[in-house]
Order: sequence, then C-alpha cells, then structure tokens
Amino acid sequence: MNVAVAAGPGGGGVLRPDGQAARAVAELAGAVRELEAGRPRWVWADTREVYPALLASGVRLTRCHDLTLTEGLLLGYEGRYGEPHSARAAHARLHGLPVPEDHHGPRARQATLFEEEPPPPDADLVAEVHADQLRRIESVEDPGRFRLLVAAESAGALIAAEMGHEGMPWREDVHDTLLTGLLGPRPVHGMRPAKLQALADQVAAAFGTPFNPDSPQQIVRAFKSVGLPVASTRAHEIKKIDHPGVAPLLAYKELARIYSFHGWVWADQWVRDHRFRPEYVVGGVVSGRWATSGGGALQIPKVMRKVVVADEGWTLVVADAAQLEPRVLAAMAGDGGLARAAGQTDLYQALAQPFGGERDNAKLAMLSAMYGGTSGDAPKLLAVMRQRFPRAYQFVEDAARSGEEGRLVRSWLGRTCPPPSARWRELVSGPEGSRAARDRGRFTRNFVVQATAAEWALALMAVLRGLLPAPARLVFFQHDEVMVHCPAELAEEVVAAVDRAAEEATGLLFGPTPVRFPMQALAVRCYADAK
DNA sequence: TAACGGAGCGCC
DNA sequence: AAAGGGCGCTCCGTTA
Repeated sequence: MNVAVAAGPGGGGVLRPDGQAARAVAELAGAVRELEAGRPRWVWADTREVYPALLASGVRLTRCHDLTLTEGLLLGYEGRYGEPHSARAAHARLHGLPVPEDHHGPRARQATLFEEEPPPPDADLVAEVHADQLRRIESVEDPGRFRLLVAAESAGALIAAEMGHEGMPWREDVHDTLLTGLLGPRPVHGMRPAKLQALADQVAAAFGTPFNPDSPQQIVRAFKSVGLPVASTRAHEIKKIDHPGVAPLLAYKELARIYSFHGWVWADQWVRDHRFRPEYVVGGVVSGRWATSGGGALQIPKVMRKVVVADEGWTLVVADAAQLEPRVLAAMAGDGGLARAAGQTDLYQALAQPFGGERDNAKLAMLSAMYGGTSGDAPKLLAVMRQRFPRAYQFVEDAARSGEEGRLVRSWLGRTCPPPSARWRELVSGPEGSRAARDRGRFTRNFVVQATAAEWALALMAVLRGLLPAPARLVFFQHDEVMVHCPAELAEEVVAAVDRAAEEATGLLFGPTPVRFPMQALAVRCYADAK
C-alpha cells in the first residue's frame, strides 16, 4: 500500500492512499501516525521537507519513496545526470511544461528571496510522478536491483533525517578542555589562541621575518628567502627540509586546522544540548556516498573522537565494515579466487601468498586495481593480479575502458556515473587527450566499486535500522562505519543486530555468495576507544 | 563587497 | 619518469 503525502502550511497536509481520493487533514502528524499502523510506503516529494516535522511530533516511519532522490537516480540512469530532479521538475517534464530549476546552493537560495516560492507539491502531483517513476524503473535493465536501490536511497533519507533529529553525543565540556589543552584558552574575538600565536612567533623568529603562516604563498617566499626553495607547502614536503622553522610551522598548521575547523566557533554553530547535529546530504556524492552540507561530519579529525561520549548508563556501538571495497569487487566480478579470499576475515592476508607472501603487496595490488594506481611496485603487482584473479582484474579494467571512451558505467544496483562534460570531449581529442582519457578511466574504474560499496552500506543501515531494539538509535554514519547510541544493557543485542544486518545486506545485494562482509562492532563508552 | 579558484588537509 | 578514486571546509589572494 502506498500513501502519497503532501505537507501543507501550519502542520496540515493532504493524504492520498492508493486508489482513493486525496483528503486534506488538519493535523498531518496525527493522521500519518494512525495510517503507519498498516505499514504503508509513504510517497512524498522530498523527505527533507516532510519528515523532520513528523519526527518533531514523535512520529517515526518504516519506509518511504522519495521522489526527488529517485528522480535523480532515474535521470542519471537515462544519461541525463544533473537535470532538475525535484518532484515539480519531474511533473513539468511529464507534461511538457517549463521545468523549474532545483533550488539549492547559496545563489539559488538568494534568488528565492525575491521570487515567489513555488507552492508545495500536492498529493495528486506526488502520486502521478510516483506512477511515472515506477514505469521508468520497469524499463531499466534490471528493475529488481533498481527497486532495491530506490528503497535503500529512500531509507537513507529517513535515516539521515532521524540522525539529524537525534544528533551524535558530543560533550561540550570535553571539547573545550581538549581545545584549551591544545591551543590555550578561548581567545577574544579576532585574536589567535595563545599557543597558536606562540608557534607563529617561533616561526617568525626562525625565518627572521614575520609572515602569515596561513598563506602558502608567504610560506614559499619565506623558504626562498633563506635559500631553501620549495615546490609546495604540503606537510610531507616541508617535513623533509632541515630548518629550525619547519617544526613550529608544521605544528602551527596542524593546530590552526583544529582551531578553524572544529574549534569553539564551530561548536557554537553545530553543537547544542550535548548533541552534534550535522546536515547530511543523501547521495550527495556522485558515487552515492553521503555528503554533508554543514558541520563537516565526515571529516572530524580522529583526535576529536574523545569528545564523543555516550550518555550516562548508555553506550556507543561503533561498527565498521572491514575492507569493504575489495569485497564488493570480489562479489561483483564473480572472481572465484578473490571471492574465496574474501570469505576470510582478513582479505589481504588471505591474498598474500601469490604476492610473495606479503600482505602489504596484496593490499597495494587491490588498491591500485580499484584506484588506477601505477606508482612504485603497482605495475608488477597488477600483473600478478591479472594472472591470478583475471575476472576481478577484467572487471575494473572494463570500467576504466568505458570511462576512457566516454561511456557511462553503473554500480551493481544501477546508479550511473555522470556523462563526460563537453569540455572533456574537447580535451580528449586534443593534444592532452590521453591524459584526460586516463583521468576519466580512473574515475569510472573507482566509481563501480565505490558506488556499490555505498549501496552495501546503505542496505546495511536500512536493515539495521529495522532490527534495532528501542530506544537504540543510529547516530552517525560515515561511508562504511555506523554508530548506535543505546542503553548499556542493550549493547550485546545491538552488536548482534549489526552482524545480522551485514549478512542480510549482503544477501539483498548479491544473493548467495562466498564473499563475507565482516563488521567489526565494539561497544564503547567513548568513540576514541573504538580503534 | 562578494565570488571564485587554488592550496592544503581532514575523513573514507 | 611518474602517473590513485571521492568529498567538505577554510584560508588566501585575485577578480568582478
């Protein structure tokens, strides 16, 4: 059973169950809660516009179909990546009407200040676009997989909203102590923290002239002035230079990053009531990985993990998928030898034997195959891979070839990479053409693996969400890692749920396969204790 | 003054 | 000879 939903102003809305007329309700949350008992699939234009208000009213839903995300997936599949994919845009295309631009991004947001907001989609529009999407899904090469993709992406939208609602535990006091220890007390506006200033002074003294260590250009000039020209100011380059200014400069760069990225100002904006609430963007990365549009949740430095502490009497279950991408490749390529190795807990160790018994060599070979790496020993190791694991090798080679030739590649479930730009087509027939072709080949080579890994992770989360015992909550997700916040006495049950979810996700995507996808799940009081 | 690209580096 | 994929975020310094 599907129920089309449109949220109206003032907490009201319109509901349209399959085969029935739309009906307006004064209090949407209450009406939705009632219907949820029948476990319908909620169909709406955009989860971000409807679900947060429902969550705020205490309503949680099992499943949905997000028209905007689905439209993006379908357009991508149809080779029309990047066209407007809101429900309104989809509706307009259906009727040959002018297609409204998606409004996101700072420029578009500003424009809407002066233009009239488009009216919210109505339930009839929602139902019509949904029907059209279901038709289009039936015409892709493997509708069953694509349906799974749409379900997983939509579940991701629910989860992202729920995680935003719940927030990740974040101890402001521990954060402040950490910052003060590293940087000195919080400075008054416009000043550098004491320890940062002291390092800047040491750098100036070492070079004999003050300069702004935040400026790469000025760093280059400073090294030049002491007779030590540098090609770049990257840490690993600077590290090699023998000069008294190097140590304080590197220390400055490290601390300055913490100060500006995850310092007090950041906390003022993103942390409230002991919770860090970032804004996740489902499918924000072309490969289907999530992105964030604020808070930088996916780039929290490891030193900050000690700030993430479970509430009193609660625990954090932190689980990450081990060696996810090579396992995904093994499952997709149907490479018997690689799949057998991927049946082991340590895939790289299981692979070591053909690579001279060196686990590191096996790892480098796999990474080079998936990333298109060619430096150092990679060519030699790739030759071994080609011989011993021909199907896996051929799988990524085919993806690379498709990219080089300007064709599209797809993930296991059907997420499609963007087509090459007009600029690329120009470049590729010019003098620098081989370089452009190789770059795109590396992109598509990686896409098929990374995008399928993202699908596995999404499926894992969707299954896990359904298995979690109340009041356990997913509170963080980062590519191949999930975090659950739960009462301490539920920890064991949650760890078991993670294992089961990994198994079910594997079955959903790949069916029977010898490849295992082990999750390392640990119950900890503090995130920093998980690694 | 705002916008933008580049540099650099955090995460996977 | 060397050649790694994907992001977000902040700073700088230039340009519009």
